[in-house]
Amino acid sequence: MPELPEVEVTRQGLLQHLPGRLVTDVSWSGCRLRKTIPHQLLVDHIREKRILTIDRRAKYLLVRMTDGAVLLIHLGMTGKLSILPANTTRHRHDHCILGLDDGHEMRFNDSRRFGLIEVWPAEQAREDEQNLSRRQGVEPLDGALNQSFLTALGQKHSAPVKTVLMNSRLIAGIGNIYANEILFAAQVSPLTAASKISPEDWQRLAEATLVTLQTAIAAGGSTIADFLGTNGNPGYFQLYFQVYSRKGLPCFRCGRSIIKTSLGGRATYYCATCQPQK
DNA sequence: CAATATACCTGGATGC
DNA sequence: TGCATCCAGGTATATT
Repeated sequence: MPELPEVEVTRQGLLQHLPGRLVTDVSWSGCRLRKTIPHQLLVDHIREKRILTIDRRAKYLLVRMTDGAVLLIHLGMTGKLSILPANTTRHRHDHCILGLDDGHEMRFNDSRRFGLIEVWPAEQAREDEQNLSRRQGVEPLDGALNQSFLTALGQKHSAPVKTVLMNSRLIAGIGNIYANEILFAAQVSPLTAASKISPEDWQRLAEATLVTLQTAIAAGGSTIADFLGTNGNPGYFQLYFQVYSRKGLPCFRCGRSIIKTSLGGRATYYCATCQPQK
């Protein structure tokens, strides 16, 4: 589900509810996520602590406590966070629940369990955050994803440009949906080797990345199967997909049938006319 | 070091 | 209707 826009929409939703709240209770399912939920650390460092704010790095959410501890959450493929009155019926796949001092709960629901929950105690949070951040690529919305950065990237990588855009160690937050959409917007073939992309095309890719991600955030993200914001509302950027999931349908720009192929094991959609391979 | 394969899971869609 | 198969938004690790 969640790429950068969905995670950012989730963060903005959490910011409406969580800052200032005291966590009065923590509970968890017996299920293992990408890693085992750190029960004892939740009890010791999150319960009876107050929430300061929520930040995002790549597709990770950092719930910062006032004492400096951090609750790290990654939504994986199917993770969802919701804020609900405590008496709302719980659901299958609710794997971690924080009780709050205003009668609400934050619930982490994740059917596929590719999500991640970690707790960084205050005394080591700075180091843990640096370790995480070091493994992540540049933030697309921070202004660092410009033509010169991408052109330099192209000189180092011979993989197809879509694979490079999706490499989270190089660029943070671009998953399969938005990679497809960004490449269409820039009129660049996903199959072209990054090393063969011209500076002009890198410039268009930089612009398309910014516009696509910001537009998606403004639309509340994309709801494919089941993404919902923290308030339970779906996103609607999927209504604007130009190529993703449009195999065989006419290109909105030229009318030619959208092609679906596989690249690096991921579904890849493009228009062969508007995105000629070089 | 870079590219590829694989593993982690459930559930919805599709096909027989 | 039932059952098997395939596919899905992500990431880390092992292997070539």
